Amino acid sequence: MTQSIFDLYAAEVNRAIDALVDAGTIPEDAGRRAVTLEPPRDSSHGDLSTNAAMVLAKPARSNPRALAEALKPELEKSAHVTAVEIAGPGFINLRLADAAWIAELARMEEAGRAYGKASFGSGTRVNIEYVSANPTGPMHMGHCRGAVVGDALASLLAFTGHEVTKEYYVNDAGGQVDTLARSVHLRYREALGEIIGDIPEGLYPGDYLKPIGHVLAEEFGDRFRDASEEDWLVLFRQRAVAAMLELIKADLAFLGIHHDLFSSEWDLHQAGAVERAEQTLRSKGHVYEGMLEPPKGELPDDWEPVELTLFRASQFGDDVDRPLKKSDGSWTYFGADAAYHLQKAETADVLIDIWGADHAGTVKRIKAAVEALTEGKVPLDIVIIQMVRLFRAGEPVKMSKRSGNFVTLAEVVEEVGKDAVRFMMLTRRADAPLDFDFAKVKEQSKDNPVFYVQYAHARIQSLLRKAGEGGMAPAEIGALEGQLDETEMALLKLAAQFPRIVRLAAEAHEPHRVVFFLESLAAAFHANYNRGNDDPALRVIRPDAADVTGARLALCRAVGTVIASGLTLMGVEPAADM
RNA sequence: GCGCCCGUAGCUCAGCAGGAUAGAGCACCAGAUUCCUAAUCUGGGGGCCGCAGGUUCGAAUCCUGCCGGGCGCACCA
Repeated sequence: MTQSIFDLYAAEVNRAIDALVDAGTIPEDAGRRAVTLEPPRDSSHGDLSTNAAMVLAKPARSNPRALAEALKPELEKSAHVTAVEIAGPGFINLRLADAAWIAELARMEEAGRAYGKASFGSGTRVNIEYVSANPTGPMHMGHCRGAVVGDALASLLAFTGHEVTKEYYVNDAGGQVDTLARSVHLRYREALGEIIGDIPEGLYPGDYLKPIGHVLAEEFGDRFRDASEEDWLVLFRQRAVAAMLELIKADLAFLGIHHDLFSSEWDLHQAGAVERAEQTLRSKGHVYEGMLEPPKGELPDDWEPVELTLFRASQFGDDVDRPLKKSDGSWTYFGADAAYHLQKAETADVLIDIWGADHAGTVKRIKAAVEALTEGKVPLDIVIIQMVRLFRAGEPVKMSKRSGNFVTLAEVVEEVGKDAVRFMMLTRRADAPLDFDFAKVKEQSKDNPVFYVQYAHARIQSLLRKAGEGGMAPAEIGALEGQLDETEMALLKLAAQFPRIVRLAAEAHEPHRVVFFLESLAAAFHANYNRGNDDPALRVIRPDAADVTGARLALCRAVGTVIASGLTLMGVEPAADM
């Protein structure tokens, strides 16, 4: 686990603060959590910037600029610090000698793909649940984005040392899987030779149920053809769910996604886990039998007051209390889901759910349940995924679930490729809607971010190959100093931010930050490369100047490694050539 | 009616657990191009960060209210 340059100088800032604490200038108990060390937005302000003086001025009963003056001599003692400047309201800006950045380049080379890997998550068990599509058919594009975001986030968390469990919740206990079983029974009769005609309203019409119908017909003959539903429903449901799960797993594998654990809602009920969860809540006084107020606004026509078993969700931040049981005594989806979260919380320190925006309305209740069940000990973060709108050359793709005319995930992956799909899904914040245009994603141009980043990586590989053919190679670290100009140093400094970005993205549960970073790194690389078009002396490979070429190759190789590493974290394979 | 999310350049969006003159791409305008992969490049204009208050040394960022858009609203999953 290498310390990045930001970690090293954050430690230096801390050391400087310690010195002032020893001198009595700053009280010992002054909180340092708000102290940051970042690259300033404007690079003319220096290499690193800290707000320490501004944050600590109040506890030190001083003013920011005076405190900055006191910190300055301490910071000047740090290695490779060439200037300490106090600016604006009290920022302390550090300038570092190139040697400090060359040392960071050495760490990049040494770490390779492991550059940016961190250990701050070690000892923390994270359970991340994503996809969890109902097992009633193949995956469609509506599921895709959450699958990719969840998977990329899981990788980020693992990369930063967390102990990650990737989980899929199989909703195999509700009405939808009964509908699935009935739909399959129809296909079973069809396989036995019956003419079934149009699929009745309310059943699943898709052809994907035909194979399972055939399998059942072969196995059971006409045994269940005219039997009453209770004879076959459970059996058919089990078989159908298992078959659908295989379909879904194959789709996910197509996207490069593999869960560690598939948890069944049905099993949860069978094991009595829901009763146990209810008992737990009841023992803490959070359950009562009561009536809910009618919903405000338009009243559903079938509304009538009934007594239900309710969880006091409103005491944990929800708007109203929520039923654990229906009026017929069976569990609600929420009741089972609460039990499911308790089950997850028993083997995890942090829970993450990735949900579609259509479930945003149920966030509060499940957070309330987790807080009540774990007594606030296990935090739950729910990442909401907004809609993906599909376009073909600017025209929206019409989808209608009823007719079964939805765009499947497999179709899209087949058309544009796994890597492009994954990358595109991460080019926006999760909670902002995303437009996905097939034409754009396949376009081989700078307008296409997937292409742009991949091209940077491929171009670097090409440079290294080409140089190798000419007998040139990246220079040793010791030979680098003084060989890189300001633009190249800026590229190095940008690449050096990767560990920070990884950390921020992992902590905020926002994998898209890595993608934005990769785009800017690719842009900086391309711009640097393009300078060679105007001035041949600035080309990476200069047959007449081995020292400069070696240094530039070393820089390019490091940038390439960072891009490859970032892409890999996102589940995208870096292209060696294009 | 209530809740959640969103409102940043003409368009699509970033903005790092409040920080220094608010950024990128597209589009637009003006130039460049026998090139290490030109499946282009360089430069430029363009913004009361929805509105109004509040907290703070400091707010696009936090709080409140309003306006506008999306989604969801008894025991469905």
